[in-house]
Amino acid sequence: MKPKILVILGPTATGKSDLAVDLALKFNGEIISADSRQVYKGMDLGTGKITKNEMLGVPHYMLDIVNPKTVYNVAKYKARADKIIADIIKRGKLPIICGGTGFYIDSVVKNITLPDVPPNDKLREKLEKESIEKLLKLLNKLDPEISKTIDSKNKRKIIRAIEIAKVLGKVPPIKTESRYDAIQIGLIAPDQILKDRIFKRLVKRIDIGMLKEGQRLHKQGLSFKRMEALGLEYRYMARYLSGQITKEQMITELNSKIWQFARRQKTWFKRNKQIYWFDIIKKNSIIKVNNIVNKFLKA
RNA sequence: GCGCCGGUCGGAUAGCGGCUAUUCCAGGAGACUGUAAAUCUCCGGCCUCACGGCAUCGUUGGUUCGAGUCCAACCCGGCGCA
Repeated sequence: MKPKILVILGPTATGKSDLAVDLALKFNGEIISADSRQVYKGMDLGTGKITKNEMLGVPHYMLDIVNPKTVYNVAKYKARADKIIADIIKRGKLPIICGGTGFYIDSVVKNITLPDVPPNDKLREKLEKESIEKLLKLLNKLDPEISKTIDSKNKRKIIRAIEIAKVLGKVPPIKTESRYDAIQIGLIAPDQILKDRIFKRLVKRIDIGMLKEGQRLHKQGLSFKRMEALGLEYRYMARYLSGQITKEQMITELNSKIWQFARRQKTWFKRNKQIYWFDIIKKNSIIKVNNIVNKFLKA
């Protein structure tokens, strides 16, 4: 019998964090964040990180675990999350994974076995300078199989494949043998509502000092280049703070980028047919969620 | 009123008279094996899809074998002079 875990997921701005706390209180749970940006210390307002007060005493994990200068990744996430989950289960509590980073969630929930090859920054830097054609040829020599199926336009993925093949001889097929019995709850809202929530939230974030946070991070040594790579609010704050764009531009462009991001999240989650979806504007959704979780835990 | 400049897909933009009118952004669909808020792909006038066909570059007319590209008039916008 696999241990039971609860997963709260969905696109940004649907209120996942609050629901997770709510369910944690009801079902004696502890929360593991699944957000690729909230792992970074000091990135709070821009990521919409839950505050101490909002946690209502429920333990949260995978928040603030690394300096934003350090690049975190799925493999690190999965390894650490698995340990935390094991510990929570051992203590007889319910692990609740909550977040919007589909890849991170799946790595844990589906137990994706990632090839044991850590990033090789020097190699990446070297390969980055080569043309796609050259890289494809190189990959084809190393692993003809994968070179047929790989996204031949995506340099980053080709480089990673080369990186793996250089060490393992080839890119191993993916293994997904789930070790948990997971119930996945998805929060969603109609597009127009979601867009509206995203915009209002952005305005509010700026209101409560998001730009100061960006400034502070930069002062503490976080380069604009790194901020650019962190995406969304940090990317656009970097552009604004370095004088490339106006504040107005930042707001309108960032707003549509966040919406595009939400759409990509929806696309990712759409393939997962095991998710129980709940529309956050429907009044009875919360009750339904409670019922379904209750039933799941008793079964 | 005169002069100059300009009117090309939602916005911005390219287009020595000659094959399928360009690129960027916004918009839509999708991919995702250690950067995943990243990275990448496709779509975008109409004919219900494909094949194929028909359009289209402010308007009208003209020159030309052929016009977004040249000419004329008109309409609209900007600037300058009055």
